[in-house]
Amino acid sequence: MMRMRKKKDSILKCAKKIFARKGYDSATMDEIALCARSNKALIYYYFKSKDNLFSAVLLSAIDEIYDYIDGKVDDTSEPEEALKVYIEAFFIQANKDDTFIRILTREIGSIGAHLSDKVMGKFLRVLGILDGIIEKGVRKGCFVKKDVKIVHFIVIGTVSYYLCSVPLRKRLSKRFPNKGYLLKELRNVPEELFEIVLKGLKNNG
Amino acid sequence: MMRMRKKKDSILKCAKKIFARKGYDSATMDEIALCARSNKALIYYYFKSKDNLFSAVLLSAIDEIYDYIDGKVDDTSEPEEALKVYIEAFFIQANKDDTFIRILTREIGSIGAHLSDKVMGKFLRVLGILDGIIEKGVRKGCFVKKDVKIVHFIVIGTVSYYLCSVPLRKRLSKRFPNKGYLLKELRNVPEELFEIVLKGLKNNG
Amino acid sequence: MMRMRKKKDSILKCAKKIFARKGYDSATMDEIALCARSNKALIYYYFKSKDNLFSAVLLSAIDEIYDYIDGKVDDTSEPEEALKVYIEAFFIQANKDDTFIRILTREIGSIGAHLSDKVMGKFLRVLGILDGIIEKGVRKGCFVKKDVKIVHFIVIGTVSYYLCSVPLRKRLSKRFPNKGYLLKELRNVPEELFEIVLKGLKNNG
Amino acid sequence: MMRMRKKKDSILKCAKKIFARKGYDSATMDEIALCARSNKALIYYYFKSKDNLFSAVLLSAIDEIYDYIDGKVDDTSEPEEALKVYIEAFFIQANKDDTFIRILTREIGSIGAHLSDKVMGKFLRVLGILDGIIEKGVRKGCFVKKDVKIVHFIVIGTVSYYLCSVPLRKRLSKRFPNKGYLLKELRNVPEELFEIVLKGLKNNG
DNA sequence: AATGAATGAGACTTCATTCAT
DNA sequence: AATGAATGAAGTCTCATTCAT
Repeated sequence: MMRMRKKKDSILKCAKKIFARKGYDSATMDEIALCARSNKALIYYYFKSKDNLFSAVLLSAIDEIYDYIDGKVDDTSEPEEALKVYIEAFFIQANKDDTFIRILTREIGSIGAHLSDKVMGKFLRVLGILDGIIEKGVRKGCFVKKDVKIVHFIVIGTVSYYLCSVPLRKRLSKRFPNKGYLLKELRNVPEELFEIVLKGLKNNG
Repeated sequence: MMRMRKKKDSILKCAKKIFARKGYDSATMDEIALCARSNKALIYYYFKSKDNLFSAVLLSAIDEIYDYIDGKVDDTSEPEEALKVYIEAFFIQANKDDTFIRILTREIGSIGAHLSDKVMGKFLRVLGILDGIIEKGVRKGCFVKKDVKIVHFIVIGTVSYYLCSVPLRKRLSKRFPNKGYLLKELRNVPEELFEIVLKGLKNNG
Repeated sequence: MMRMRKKKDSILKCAKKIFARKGYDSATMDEIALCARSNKALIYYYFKSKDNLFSAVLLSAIDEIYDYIDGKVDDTSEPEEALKVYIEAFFIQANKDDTFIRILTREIGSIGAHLSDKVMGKFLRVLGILDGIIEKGVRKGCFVKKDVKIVHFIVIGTVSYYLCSVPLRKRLSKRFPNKGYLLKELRNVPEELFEIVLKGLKNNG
Repeated sequence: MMRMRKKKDSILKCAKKIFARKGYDSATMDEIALCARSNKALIYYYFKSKDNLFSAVLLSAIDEIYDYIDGKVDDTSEPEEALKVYIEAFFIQANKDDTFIRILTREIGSIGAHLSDKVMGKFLRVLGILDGIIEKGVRKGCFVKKDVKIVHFIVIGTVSYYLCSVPLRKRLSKRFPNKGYLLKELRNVPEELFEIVLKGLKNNG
C-alpha cells in the first residue's frame, strides 16, 4: 500500500525524460520500459497507448509550469511587475524541467500532430495568464496601445529557443571553437528579455 | 540537358515538403517516393541514405535562406537599417518556404540529433550575419553595450515560433472559438518585432 | 447458501456469451472479466485456464441441450414421431441459446482443435439420441434401409447453418437489398425440415 | 520474368492452407511467411494487411468454386437434373479444396466478422445459382410450391457440416472406438442427399 | 473469495535498405 | 537511369497467465 504506484510514477518520469529528449516518434516504448525497469506491458496496463502516455506526460508538465507561474504572478500587482514575474517564472521553471518547452517546440515544428485537445486547452491557460497581464497593462495605459499580441510570441519564442538550444550550442562550440563567441551562454536572460520587451511596450509620453 | 535530373529534383522537392511537415523520423522514404512518383530504390541511387537526403534538403534550404538574406543586407548600410532588413528578410523568406525553420525548430527541440556538421556550419553563417550587424552597432555606439547576444535569440526565436505555430493556431481557433482572440494572426510581424528590438537596443542616452 | 458462487456463475454466463459470439481465440479473458464485473485473476482462481473455462462453458451448453432433447424425446414413441420431436427440440433449444451450435460450428470448421475428450464424449451423446431413433425406424421397417446416417448430417448441418447464419443474413440484406429474397427468414424451419427428411426416409413401397 | 510472382502465389497458397485450417484469428503471419519461405514484410508488400490477405484468399476460393459449379450446371437442363449437378459439383469441389467451406463455416459461426462486402457479394452469386434452379423448378411445376428456400440451407449446411467434420470424426473414432458406427464415412453423400431432397421437393400429386 | 500489479511471449505492422535486372 | 522484389530489424500493442496480498 505504501509503495503503491511506485512503478507507475517511475514510468511517467522516464517517459517524461525520454519524450523530452527525443520527441514522440523517436521515443520508443522499449526504451521507456527499460529506463523504468518495468515490463513493457505494464506501461499499457497503466496508460493504454503511447499517445495516452504522451498526453499524460504533457499534462503533468503543463500543470507543473502553470501552477508555478500562477503561484508567482500576483493578480493585484502592477502589469509591469507582473510581466517581469511571468517571464522570470516561465524561464526558471522551464530551465528546471525542459519537458514542456522541448515537446512544445517540437510539436509546433510538426503542426502539433500529437497534441490532444485537452493538452492544447491547458496550454492555452498558460498563455492566457500572459495575455491577461498585457491586456491589463494596455487598459491601464502603462503599455502602448498597438497590437501587443506579439509580446506573447517574443516571450515564449525567445525563452524556448534559448533553453532548448543549450545542448546544441554546446555541441557547436566543440565543433566550431572559433565561432564560440556566437554560442556563449548568456547571463540574466529573463532580465535582459524583460528589459527589452518593457522598453518596447512602454508608453513613454 | 537542362531538364536532366528531373527525377532527382522532384525527389528533393518532395523530400523537402515532407521533412518540413513531418520531421525526420515521421517522414518515410515510401511517402517521399510516392510523392515524387519515383521508385524508392532510385532515391537511394541518388542520395545513398535517408540521413543524406535529409542533409541535402537542409543544405539547400539553408542556402536559400542565406542567399536571400545575404542579398538583401547591405554591408555598407547603417546597423539600424541592416537590422530591419535582416528581420524582414528572414521573416519573408521563412514565410515563403518554412522548410528551414520547421526543421530547425524541431531539431532544436531534439538536441539536434540529425544535424550534420556541414549543416550546422552553414546555419552558423546565417546567424553570423545577424551577429555582425549587432556587433557593428555596438562598436559604432548606436546600440547599447550590454550583452546584446540575446537579440539573436529574440529574432530567430520569435519568428520561428510565430511562423511555425500558424497551423496549430488555426486548429486551436476551431477547437476553442471562444479563445480566438489569443490566436489571431498578427499584421506586420517583422515591423513590430523590429520596433521593439530597436527600442530595447537603442542607446538613448 | 443458494446465492453462493454468484461471481462464478456470472463468469460462466459471460464466458458463454462471449465464446459463442467470438470463438475461442478471439474471446479474451479481459473481456470476460469486464463483462462479469470480476477480476481477471478470479477467473483463474475458479477455472484454472482459458482452455478449462472454455470446456466448462461447452459442457454446460451441451448438458443443457442434451437434457432438453432427452426430456422431450420419448423412448416409447414411434420413430416418426420421435424424429419430429428431436428436430423440433434441437431447433428450439439451439434457437433459445446458440452457444452450443455456434461453438460447434466453428470448432468443426477448425478441426476441433479446442474440443476436449470429455466435451466430445458428451457431444456424441446428443447425436446418439438421433442415431437411436433412426436405427429403430430402420429396424421397425418404417424407414428405408439404405445408409441413413446422412440424416444426422442433414438435421444438424441444416439447423446449425440456418441458425448461425441469422446475423450474417441480416447484414447481407442491408448491404444487398436487391438480393433480399435470398436472405429472408423462413417460417416453420423444423417442420419443413422434418417433412423433407421424412419423405426421404419413408419406406413407401 | 518467367518466375515473376512466384513468391506471391506461394504466399497466397500457403495463406489459403493455413486460414482454412486455423481460421482468421488463429492463423499468424509468421506461420504463413514460414510456410511460403518468404519474408514477413513481403506479405505486406503484396497484400497490405492480414485482412486483405484473408479477403484475397477467400475471393480466389469462391471464384474457384463458382467457376466450377457454373461450368457444370447447364442453364437449359431440367431443374431436377440441374439440382443434381449442383449438389454434386458443390460437393466435389468442396471436397477437393475445403478452403471455402471451412472458412465459411467458421465465419458463419462468428457472425461473419471478417467477411468483406466484396466477398459476401461473390458468395451470394454461388447461392444464386442454386436459388435459380429451385425457382425455375417451382415455376415449371416440377417442385412443390411451398417455401422451398430451406433447400438451400439443407444443401449447403449438410455438405459443409459433413465435409468439415471429417478430421474431427477421425479423431473421435480413435478416442471412442466403440462409437465408431456413429462416425463412419459415408458413401455417395451427394447422391443420397440429392435423393432425399428431391423426394422432398417433388410435386407428386 | 477477491484484487491490482506484473510479466513474457508473441501478434501485426512499418521501415530503411539492398538486390537483381 | 530506373524498377519490382526482397529482407531484417524494430516498433506498437495484446494476451494468457501468475504473484502478492
